Amino acid sequence: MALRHAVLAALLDGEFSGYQLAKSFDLGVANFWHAQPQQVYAELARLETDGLIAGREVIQKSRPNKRLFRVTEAGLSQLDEFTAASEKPSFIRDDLLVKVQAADHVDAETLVVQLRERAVLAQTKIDLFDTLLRGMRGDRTEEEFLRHGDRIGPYLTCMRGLAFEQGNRDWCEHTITVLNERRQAHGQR
Amino acid sequence: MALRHAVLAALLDGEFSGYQLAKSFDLGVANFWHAQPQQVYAELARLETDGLIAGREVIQKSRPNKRLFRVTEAGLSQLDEFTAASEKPSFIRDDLLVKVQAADHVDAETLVVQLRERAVLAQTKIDLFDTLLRGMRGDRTEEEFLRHGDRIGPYLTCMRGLAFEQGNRDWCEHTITVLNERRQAHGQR
DNA sequence: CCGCTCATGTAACAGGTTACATGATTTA
DNA sequence: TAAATCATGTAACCTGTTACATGAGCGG
Repeated sequence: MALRHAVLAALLDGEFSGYQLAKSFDLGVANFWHAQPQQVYAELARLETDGLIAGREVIQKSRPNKRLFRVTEAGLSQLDEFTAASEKPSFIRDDLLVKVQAADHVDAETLVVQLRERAVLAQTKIDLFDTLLRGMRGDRTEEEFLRHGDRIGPYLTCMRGLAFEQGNRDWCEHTITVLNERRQAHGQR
Repeated sequence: MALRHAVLAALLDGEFSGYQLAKSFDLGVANFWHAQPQQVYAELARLETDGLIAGREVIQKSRPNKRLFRVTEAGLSQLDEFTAASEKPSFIRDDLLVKVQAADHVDAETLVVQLRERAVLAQTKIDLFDTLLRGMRGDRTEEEFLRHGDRIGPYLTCMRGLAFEQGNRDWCEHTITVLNERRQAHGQR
């Protein structure tokens, strides 16, 4: 049940509409958690009912009206409780890994295509995270920012996201090299 | 619906019982996918009904009887199809990241405890993966093995698992350092 | 004799995904 | 004028988790 806490954590940075949150959770800009828009809307409704967030309507003329949410006191203490609770470690679940696991029994060319796609995707995310990090620290050095900045949570999670995607990209490229060398070595088959 | 393909991929290495598979998927020894024992048993039943795997009973005297499964021809072609199908990229979903995202609003000490626990867990996995990799390549060097070994799929996924856990450990330790330095700097708060 | 491992499941529930629905405005 | 973006949801379905059930042998 961590989606609700992920939403609370995302709302720590200010007021956001369901739409804004949904978008960042869907595209992975909220790089610490992923969720479908429908999930986010549903969770917001539940959070408001439970009094953990409060929404206020904003009337817009050239856009549909929207509701902006902020975390309440009760919401903050929920986050505290959640932080204290011990967690089961999160596991990897990745289609691409399943495919590579079967590498010796499936078509290598197809696999290489998929690996290349993923490598490109990873690079896109790397660039995005780089930009986000630079934006957060401004003109300070990373060390300076982490020592004295006043909102380092998102920076730290973004760093993990960056390292993760770099790992993805490097592994994909290495795997591609290995598969290609083997194809050259002992024929297509 | 990748659990079924993960099970198929795991069965490429030989015959296994439901119990053996369930254990490795649960503990993450099958480091490319995670699943509960109950899920594995259910999936095996479905796979057998669909003719993608075949089971044979093995009578044991001092142990309950068991059923060993192997992949059928139909199963192999299913794996091929799956490999060719494009996938949606897998996203991170990690409680610990949610907690760090909220780092500036929750108790730092509690967070550090959780980070330390995770770092230890990551190190345990690193050691496990190291052993597994060494076991797979035997006395060959890694390069030699990847070039000429006859079952490199599990080796490659294990490499990704290793890098992932190293990333986890390093990030946890770095985050701990950052949080501790800040606590020293401007008092407990 | 108590708890662990081997061995396989069922059932209820919580969480996540996909499809559908609506409707205005800005951009190409 | 067609597509993308803003904005918010409902409903059906599939997947994953937790709890429960059973039973025999092995090690301390």
